[in-house]
Amino acid sequence: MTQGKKDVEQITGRDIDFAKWYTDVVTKAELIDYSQIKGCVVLRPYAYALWENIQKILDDMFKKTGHENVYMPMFIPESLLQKEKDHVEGFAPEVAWVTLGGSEELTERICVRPTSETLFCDHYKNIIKSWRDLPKKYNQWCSVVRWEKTTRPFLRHREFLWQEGHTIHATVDEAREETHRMLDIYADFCENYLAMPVVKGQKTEKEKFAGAEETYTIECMMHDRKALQSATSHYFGDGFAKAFDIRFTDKDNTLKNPFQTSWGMSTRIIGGIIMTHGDDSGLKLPPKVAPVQVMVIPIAQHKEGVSEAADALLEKLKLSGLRAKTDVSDQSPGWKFAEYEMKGVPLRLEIGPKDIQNNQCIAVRRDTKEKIALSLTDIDKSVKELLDKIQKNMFEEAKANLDNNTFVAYSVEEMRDIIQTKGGFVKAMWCKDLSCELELKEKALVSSRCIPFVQEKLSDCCVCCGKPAKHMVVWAVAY
RNA sequence: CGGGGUGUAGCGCAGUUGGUAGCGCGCAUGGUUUGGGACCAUGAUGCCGCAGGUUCAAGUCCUGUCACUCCGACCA
Repeated sequence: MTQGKKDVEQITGRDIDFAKWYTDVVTKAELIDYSQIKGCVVLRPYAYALWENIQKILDDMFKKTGHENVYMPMFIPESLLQKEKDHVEGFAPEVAWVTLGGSEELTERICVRPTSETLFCDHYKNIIKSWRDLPKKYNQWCSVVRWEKTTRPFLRHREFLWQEGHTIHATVDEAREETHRMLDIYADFCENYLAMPVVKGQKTEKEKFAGAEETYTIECMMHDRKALQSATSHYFGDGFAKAFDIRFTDKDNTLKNPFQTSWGMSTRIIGGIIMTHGDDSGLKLPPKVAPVQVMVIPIAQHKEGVSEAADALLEKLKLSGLRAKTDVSDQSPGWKFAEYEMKGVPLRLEIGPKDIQNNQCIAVRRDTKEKIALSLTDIDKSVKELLDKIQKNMFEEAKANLDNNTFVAYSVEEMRDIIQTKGGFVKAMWCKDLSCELELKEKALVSSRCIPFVQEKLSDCCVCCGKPAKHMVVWAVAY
């Protein structure tokens, strides 16, 4: 099949040009279509199904931890946005404004939400009077708009889908606990559902969210060894509450400002899935979120009994709760093999005349391309086992990439060399001064990704200035 | 917002010194095929990104503009 490669070869090799490979996969796997507006894309059924799976799992996790969904308006009056100083300054450069209603000039500009802190605050101010009204643990699924200058599918859109949790609590401890609980949920989700190992930690002052007291993050390593911030969780203290004048009467009959958190994960994570697991054949989706977990391919489907056997197999899989599909189009089997590999379907089952005779089918793993003959008896059970293996293997592979490409540096030069020759995450000690963070950005071309919760004392001195170090920080080139 | 690249059929591209648009894939119809991107026949599809200009004549030359894309700066 040498001449049969034409379409496959339209994907740029992953290690030849990673950026090109990425955009090839994103379009060829039918995830998105570009739209007329820069940075706004059409999420096609396959991408949206993936997002829905992500949504279902996360939403369930949120509900189990006592959160309720709400929906806030997509418009924010300028005066409301401006109430918290750091917050506006952080977002102002990328806010999209509405200035006209029909042909009438508006008396006040209206901002299209880049995030909804201000809306939640304004609402909380109205509904919270007493300690009995607390906590409120709200979440919303919505889209937000940030007028980015450069955009890339999933990684940086001008409009993107996400969820933003916003909670408000009577005490510091409770709010802090919430902040960490949600980070743990994201980490659990990434590792156990998306097969993406994470580094958990705190953002530096420079990298934290505009208006937050503390920002926590999970950082993932992509196949090209760059970092992707996959979700964040923020502790706001009472800063927003004070700016928005949210007060409640506590048990001791005094007026107090409550404490808030927010946390979010976006469709950006889909970019993360692609860049963590994909290979030269295209996408590779983790079984737990793959829109189609098993693709049944009939071989010589016009022959006696083949399509019936394929249908029966499909039904059996569906009945056992698997997301399975079959492709009965008149494309050649080889075309179908390549097509569903491109789309990252975790497992393919081939069933043809020979298999039917032997009461079996041929399973082909997307992760290893390994072919295994499976008995049709108990096929649902063996498929589930295989999917579990694939899920685990994908995590292990990603973990190996993370571990094998995490390095230690004791000087700026060493860090720069590692970044330039190998890429990856570099652990190094830091004195906590912004000037050193900026210098590392300038000289080693990295940004601080996080101060990991799991600290190691690599040395006593800051990698940059040599003064006493306060933390070990993970540095990397980031998306 | 700075630097590079690209805009011609759905996609990928060709189009010479300016002369009125082509190839491959895909698509449609019919037939033969089917265990790694099958084949034959027939057919449809274009405001050459957009706006000006030069010219008897512009896909081609000039000016402007817009979009996409990559690399930086900024951000999820």
